[in-house]
Amino acid sequence: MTLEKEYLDITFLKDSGFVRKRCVKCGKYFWTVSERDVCGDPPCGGYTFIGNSPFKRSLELDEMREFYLKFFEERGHARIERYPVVARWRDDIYLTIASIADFQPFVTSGIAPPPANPLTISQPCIRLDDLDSVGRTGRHLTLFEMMAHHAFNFPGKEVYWKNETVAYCTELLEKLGIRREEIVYKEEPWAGGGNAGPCLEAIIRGLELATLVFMNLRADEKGDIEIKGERYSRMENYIVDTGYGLERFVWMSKGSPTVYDAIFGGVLDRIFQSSGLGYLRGKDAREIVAETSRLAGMGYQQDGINLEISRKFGMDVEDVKKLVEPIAKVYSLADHTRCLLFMLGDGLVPSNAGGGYLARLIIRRSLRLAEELQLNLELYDLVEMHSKILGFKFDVPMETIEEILKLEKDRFASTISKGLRMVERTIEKKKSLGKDDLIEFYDSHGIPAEVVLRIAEEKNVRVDFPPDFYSELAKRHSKAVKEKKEEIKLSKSYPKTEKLYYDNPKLFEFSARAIGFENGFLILDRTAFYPESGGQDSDTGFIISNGKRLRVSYVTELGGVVLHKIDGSVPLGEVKGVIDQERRLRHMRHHSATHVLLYTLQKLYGNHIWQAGARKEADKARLDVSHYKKVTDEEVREIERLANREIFANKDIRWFWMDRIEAERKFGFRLYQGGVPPGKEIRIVCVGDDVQACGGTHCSKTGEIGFIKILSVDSIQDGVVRFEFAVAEAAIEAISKMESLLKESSKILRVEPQMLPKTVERFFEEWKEQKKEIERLKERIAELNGENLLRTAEDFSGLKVVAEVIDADMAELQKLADYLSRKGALGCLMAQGEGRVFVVAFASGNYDAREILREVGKYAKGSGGGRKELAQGAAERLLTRDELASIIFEYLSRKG
RNA sequence: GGGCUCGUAGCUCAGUGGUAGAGCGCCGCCUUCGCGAGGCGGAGGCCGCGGGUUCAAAUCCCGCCGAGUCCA
Repeated sequence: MTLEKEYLDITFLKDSGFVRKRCVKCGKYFWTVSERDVCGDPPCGGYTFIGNSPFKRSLELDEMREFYLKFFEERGHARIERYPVVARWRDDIYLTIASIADFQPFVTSGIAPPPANPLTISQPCIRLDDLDSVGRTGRHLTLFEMMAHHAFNFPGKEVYWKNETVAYCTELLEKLGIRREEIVYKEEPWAGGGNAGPCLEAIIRGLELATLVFMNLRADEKGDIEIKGERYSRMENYIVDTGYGLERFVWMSKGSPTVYDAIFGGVLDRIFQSSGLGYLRGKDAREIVAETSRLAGMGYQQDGINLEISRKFGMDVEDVKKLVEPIAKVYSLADHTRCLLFMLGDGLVPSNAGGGYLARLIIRRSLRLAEELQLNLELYDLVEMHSKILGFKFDVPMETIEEILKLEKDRFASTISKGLRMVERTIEKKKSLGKDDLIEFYDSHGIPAEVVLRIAEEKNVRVDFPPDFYSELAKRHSKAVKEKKEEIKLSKSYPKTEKLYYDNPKLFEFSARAIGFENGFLILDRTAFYPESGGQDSDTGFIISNGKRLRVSYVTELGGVVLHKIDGSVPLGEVKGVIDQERRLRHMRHHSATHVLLYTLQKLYGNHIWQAGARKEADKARLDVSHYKKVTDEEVREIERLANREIFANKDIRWFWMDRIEAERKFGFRLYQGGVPPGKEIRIVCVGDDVQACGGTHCSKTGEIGFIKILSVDSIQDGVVRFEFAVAEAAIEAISKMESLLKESSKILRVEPQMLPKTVERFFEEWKEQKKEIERLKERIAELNGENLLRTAEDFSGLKVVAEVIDADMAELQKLADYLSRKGALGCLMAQGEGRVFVVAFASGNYDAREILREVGKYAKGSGGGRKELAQGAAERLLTRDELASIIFEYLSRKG
C-alpha cells in the first residue's frame, strides 16, 4: 500500500482550484492553481525570489515570528513558549531538531496530553548534519527556528486534520502577499524518528517554505505500508506536524542573496569590518553570492558552482574561489556564533564526550574560522551581539558564556600547539608522512589534515591528501554492536501495583494480596517496597506468608508492576510485607541530600548546572552534574558548608501530584533534573526551596538528613563533575574509615595524626636521600672489590680473566661487572640470591659476554642475556670458583 | 555511549626486554668592570598506580587512575 490516496481527500485543494499534476521532470505529484507542469522544487526549478520578493514587504525575524504566532492564535491555537535546544527530555537525541521533538515521545504516543491542543510555537532547532554546507549554499543553518502549529488527534476526538492545515498554510502565505498561483504543494512522504505519514511541501519560487506532515504511521516490521524502505502501520492517533522555516520566510521577504544576509545583517557587517574583508560587501560580490545561492539551490556542488560562476562572470576559477570562500567563512561564523548562543545559553557545557561535544565542535570550528579570517574579535563579541539582536532570555548568564568561551579557546590553543609539536617531531623522525599518520593525527589528536599538510610543506616533505581519508576515518568508527540488556518477561499481564511508598515513605509494614509469582518474582496488588528506580537502590526485607518469612532481596518495576525477588516461593493470597527500615531510611536521607546538594550547586554556580546522573545507595550516594570547570578543594569545603546549612535550617520536604502542564508552567524545565516521567500527572518533590519531578522516597524535614560529607569530587569527563558523598550514619562510617586510616598510618610512624604530613614528607625525602647514598656506596664497593679482583685475576695471553663466587646482590654484581669490563677484564661472577643464583658475565674486544653466560648457563642450569660487554642472568646451581674458571678458559681457548 | 592516543627530570620530549637519556630551565665555577653570551661541572626520577609474564619490565599482557582526541 502507498500513501497516494491520502492526498486525494484533501477537499480544500480541489475546492480552491488546485489541480494535481505530475512533474514532467521528476515525475512526482504536486498541486497548483497555475498552468505550470514542473513542481519547481530544485532541481526541477531554481530560486526566483532573490532580488524579487513575492512578499508584500520585507520582515525581520521578530516581525515574522510574531505574525505567524498571532495568525494561529487568532485561529484558536494556544501560543507555547519555546523548549530548550538541549533535548534533556529525550534519551535518543541531544538537541532539539524539530518542533515535534518537544512532544516526543510521551505526547505523540498518547501517554501524556499536549500542553495545549491545538498549539503554535516557534521552536529553535539545531541540526548539525549539514555542517559543511553552512555558509556555502546560502540556505543551510545550524540553528533555525521552526515555526509550527500542531494538532493532536485521538480516536473520537479530532481537532483538525489535513484540510484545515492546508487551508491555514494557504491563507498565511496569501496574507503575506504571495499569490495563490505561486504556491506549489508537492507530495513527498515523510518519515523520521519512528513515525511517518503523508506530507505536503509548500514550495514558492523554488524554495521550500513549509512542510505539512500528517503523522499517522508508526514504525512496525509487520506493517503494510512501506516508505523509504521501512515498514509502517497506522496509528490510532494522528498528528498535524507542520514546520515553517522562520529564517526562510524572512529571506524570501527580503529577496536577499542568502538567508544569512537576511537575518545576520549587523553581525555580518561587524565580521567584515573586523577582518578587513569589507571590500567583499560590494555590489558585484553580492551578485556573485546571489548566483551561488541559486546554483546551490539547484543542487550544484562547490566545484560546479565555482565553474558556473567563472563562466557566467568571466572570471578565473581561482579568483572565484578567492572571492567566495572568505565570504562563506564569514557566513558560517555568523551562523555558528548564533548557534553557540543557544547551546550555551540553554546550559549545554562543552565536553569531549556526550552532547557537550557538539558544543565543543561548533566552538572549535568557529575558532578556526575566526583565525582564518584573521578576525579582530572574540567569539563572545559575536555571541553577545546575536543575543542583543534576538532579545531572547537564556538560563545561563552571558558572563558564564563568556567564561566558557574563553576556557575553550585556551584549551583549543593548547591542543593545537601540542599537535604542531607532535607533527614536527614525527616529520623530523620519519622524514615522511602517510595516510595512517594523517588519520591518527586527526582521529587521536584532533589535528586537522590541512594543518598537517601545511607543516609538512614548510618542512619540505611531500604528502598527498589521501582521497579516501574520510571513508578510512569512518571505517575506524564503524559501530560496535550494542549488547541488549536482558529483560524480565512476564507471562501474564497484571494490574499496576498500588505504590504505598509515595504517600508514606515511613510505612515499613503493610499487608497485601499476592496476585502472581513468576521466575522468583512476587507480584502484589499493593506494596511499600521501593523498586530500583531514579538512581535509588531497591528496598530489601521480608514477605510473611502463612507464618513463613521469605527474604526479598531485590525489587524492580516493569510497566507499573512491582516485582519482588523472593528466595523461595509464595502461594497466592494474603501476605504481610516488612521492609528493612534502616536501609530504606539511608536511601531516603541520601535521596533528599542529593536534592539539597544539586540545589546548592545551582545556587553557587548557576543554571548551567544540571544533573547528569545520580545514584543513591545505603553507604553513599553520588551526583554527576554539568559544570565547565574543575572544582577546587576550597570550593568543595564551601559546597559542603552551604549544603549543610540547608540541612541545619531544617526546612520542610513536601511532595504532591500535579498536572504536568501546570507544573511545567509553574516551575519550568528545571523540574526534570532526573529525566522526564511519563503520564498526565507528575510527582513533585520540594526539598526546602528545591523543586523537582521525582518518584523517590524522601525525609519529611531536611534536618533528618543529619549532615552531609563530600567524600570525593572527580571529573568523569570534560564538563561533568561527580560528587560522592554520604550523610548521617553513612557519613560517620565513611569518616571513621578515613580516621582509622590516619590512625593506622600514624601508629606505624609513631607520630600524632597531625604530624603525618610533615613526617611522611621527611621520611620520603630521607628515603630518596638514602637510596642515592646506597647507590653511591655500592658504586664505591664495586670499585674496591673490582680492584681486588683485578689484582688476583689470572692471565690469558695478556687478558685479565676474573672468575669468582662472591657475596652480593644483583645490583652490586652489575656494577662490579661494569667496572671490570671497563677495565678491560673478562670473566664471570656468581652470587647466591634468594631462591636462585645471580650470574653476570663481562667481556671486551672480540669476546662476547653473552657467550660466556651461555656456557656457564649450560653447567649451572641458567639463562640470561644482555649486551656484548655485559650480560646478566640467573641459574639454579651455584658453581665453585674452579668450575667457573675452567668453563671460561675452555671458552677462551676454543675462541682462540 | 563507542573508538583511538598519551602518562619518563621543574617544562618539552627521546628511549621496541638487558646499567634511565636529550634540549630548555635551575645551582656552582671559569670568562667579564657589570650584563648577556659562551666554556666546564653539578643537583634534580616510586619511568601514573596495582597485578601478571620473564633470569631480567620504563619497555610485553591485564586492571585501575589521570589527560587528550575523534565519532554518534
